[in-house]
Parts: sequence; structure tokens; C-alpha cells
Amino acid sequence: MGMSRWKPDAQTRLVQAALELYGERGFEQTTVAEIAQRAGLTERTYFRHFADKREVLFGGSTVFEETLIHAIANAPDVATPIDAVVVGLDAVAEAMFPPERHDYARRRQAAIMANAGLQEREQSKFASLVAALVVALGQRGVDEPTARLTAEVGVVIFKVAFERWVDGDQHLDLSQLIQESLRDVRGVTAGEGSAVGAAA
Amino acid sequence: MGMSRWKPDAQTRLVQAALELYGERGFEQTTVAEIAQRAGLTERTYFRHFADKREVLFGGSTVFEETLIHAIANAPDVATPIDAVVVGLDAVAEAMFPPERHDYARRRQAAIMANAGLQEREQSKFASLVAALVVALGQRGVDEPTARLTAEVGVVIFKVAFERWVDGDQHLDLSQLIQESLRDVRGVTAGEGSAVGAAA
DNA sequence: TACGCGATGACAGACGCTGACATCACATGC
DNA sequence: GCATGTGATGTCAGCGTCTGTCATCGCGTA
Repeated sequence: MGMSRWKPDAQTRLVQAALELYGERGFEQTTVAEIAQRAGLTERTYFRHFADKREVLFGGSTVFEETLIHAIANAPDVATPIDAVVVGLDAVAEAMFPPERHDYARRRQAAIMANAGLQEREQSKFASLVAALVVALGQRGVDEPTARLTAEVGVVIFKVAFERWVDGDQHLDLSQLIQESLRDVRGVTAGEGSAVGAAA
Repeated sequence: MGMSRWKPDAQTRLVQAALELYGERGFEQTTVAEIAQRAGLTERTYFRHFADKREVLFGGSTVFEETLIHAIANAPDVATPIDAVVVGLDAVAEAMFPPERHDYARRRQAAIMANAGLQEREQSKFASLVAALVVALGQRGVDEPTARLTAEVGVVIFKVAFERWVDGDQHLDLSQLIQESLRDVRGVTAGEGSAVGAAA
């Protein structure tokens, strides 16, 4: 029977409350105290779960990173660096961004796109991802300069694919969009003196 | 004698003071009030010159952007998108990062690398650069997806080259490092139908 | 001489974030 | 059972960031 002293899933409630309020009034017009109150908690407790006002929208980033790194470590030895990264991105797409999550992702992205500070944090997460990718590639024996550039390109591929996924219909498959994004990047950098290829 | 009511170059003094203090005590251990005081001003006046505590280290970003966009608009019509971007980056390198500035760049970069919040802002500036590049490439007739990816890759090229320039000896030429970085990126994405494909 | 402008100062206040200490259901060991 | 410890939360005080508002006053201009 024992109603526990506190309702469970405080963290989840905070995320939910924040997403609602950011959607209703916008990020800047929302105070942390309000988020906490809607979640049935106090401001102080909010800061025990999240480092700052922005971080509440980026809780999944560590799972993202771990999934990616793990998949890259297990990629076939014969895979080129960029292909290994894409394998990892596919694993993330499957594990974290199934069709059911499309709507949540849309609301979250809408909040981020409406505020410069949140975009800043998102950029920061991508940069952290690059750093993790460099380590993962290094463990595959990839030399540092190649690892760095492969990591950066890999993140670009994901950014573009994710953007298309969020903006598009929910039936689109993120893994497939990642493949398309990879092809596009190859097209961009292919030319020795490549003839532009203005076509879409 | 016309001692003006205020000393000139308030903005420059604020940047100088901030760079000194961030170097001496670190970013977080420095208050805006202290920066303003060292510059002979008040905290309120600091915020009239810079939007927030971080922005004092990123004043050059608009000049950077304008120089880049202008050079791209004037690049030869036959240049591929990525080559046009590199032409722009060379223009920036020449205009904003001559050898004399190497030491300033080093101190600034040291401050940024020592604080997550400042790195966040730097990432944000690069993202803004991507957006500007997309517009500039669009005006050259480049289609959107290609423009986006070219812009992202172009920024990666600059990031890597700039990093090498800052970390290296001052006699290194940034333009030259940009060319090397471009070659490296082409190497990374070169693979055509490279095997693997283990992906789902 | 009067007037407006522009850069700055002074002050109050909201909000983000942190440290320190108190509370109390629950688990654990005796 | 009973004492004790633990973990998540609440409460309170306080610093620092950032903004709105009004006052100051040298300078250019009519």
C-alpha cells in the first residue's frame, strides 16, 4: 500500500513540464520555478536533476553517445572510418528514434529552434559527439587527422538526416535518410574539379 | 584641452580587460563587474557593449562573416561550391589572421578551451556561419541540400585548419593550412561503394 | 544661448544557480 | 522490535547575470 513518500519519475515529470511550458510560453518566458511547480517539485530539486535550465531537453545525449560508440566498436574491421560511423548512426536511429518518438522529437525541436540559447546547447552536444567519435575511431586504428575529419563529417551527416526526419512525415525512416545524407556528402566533396552538379 | 568626457575605445578596453582576467583567474572566477572596473567602466556599461559575459570574446565574428560572404560572391563562376567556400576562407585568413595576430588568437583560444560555456558560444558562432554560407551559396545557384552540406564541410575545414594554426608555430600560414585541410576532407569522404553496408 | 544627442552612471529588481542544513519514508543490521 | 543510516526532497540565504528606467553632462548645432 505504502504510497511512497514521493511520486516516482521526478526526472520524467520535469522533462514533460518543461516541454509543455516551453511550447506554451517559450523558453525565456518560463522560469525554472514554474517548471518545478508543474512537476510537483521545487526549483532546488530541478537543479539536482539537471545542471541548468537548458539541460532538461538534452537528457538523452549520453545514451546517444554510448549507443553510437558501442556500435562503432563492433563494426566490421574492414569498414572504412566513415562507414563505421554511419553504422553507428544507424544503430542510434534504430534505438532512439523509432516512429513513435517522431512527435516528441518534433515538439522538442520546435522549442530548440525558437531559442538561441537552446540551439547553442545543441551545437555543444554535437561537438561533444565529435570528440567521442574521435576516440572511438582512434581505437579502430584510425590516425588522428582522419579521425577528426571523419567524425565531423559523420555528425554533419546525422544533423542533416535528423533535420529531414523531423521536418518530414512520420513514416520516413531515419536510417534511410542517413544513407541519403551520406550519398549527398560524397557528392559535395567528390569533385576533383567536379562539375558542380547543380541538380537536386 | 579637450579631454573628452570619457576615454575612447571603451569596447577595446573591455575586450582587453576580459582577456586578461579570463587568463589570470579563469572565466567563471571573473565577474562582469571586475571586467568593467579594470576597463574603467561600470557593469551596466559592459552590457551596453556586449550582449552577455561570453560575447566579449566573439566581437570579430560579424567581420568574419561579412568578409567570407563577400569573397564567395566574388569567386569565379566556374568554381565548384566547395572551392568557392575555400576561396572565401582564404580571404578571411588573409584579412583577419595575419602572423601578428597569432599571439592574440592563442590567448583567446586558451580562454575558450578552458571553459565549456565559451566553447558552447564558439560552436554557436560556427553554426551561424553555416547559415550564412548556405545563403551565399544559394545566391550562386547552388541547390539547398548541396549548399547545406558544402557549408558544413567548409566550416569543418576552417575549424581544423584554425586549430592547427593556433597550436602550431606562428610562422605557419593559415591559408596554406586551409588547403591541407581541404585535401584531408577529400580523402576522408573519397570511398565510393566501400564495402561494409552491414547496416540494418 | 538653447536644445537635442549620445555615452555613461546609479539604482532596483527578476531570475539562474549554489551551499548548507533540515526532514522523513524506507531499508538495514542487531 | 528498535536504532541507525540513506536517499530524495524541502527550506533558506546569498551571489552573480542581465534588464528596465531615470539621471548626468560634454558636445555639436541651430
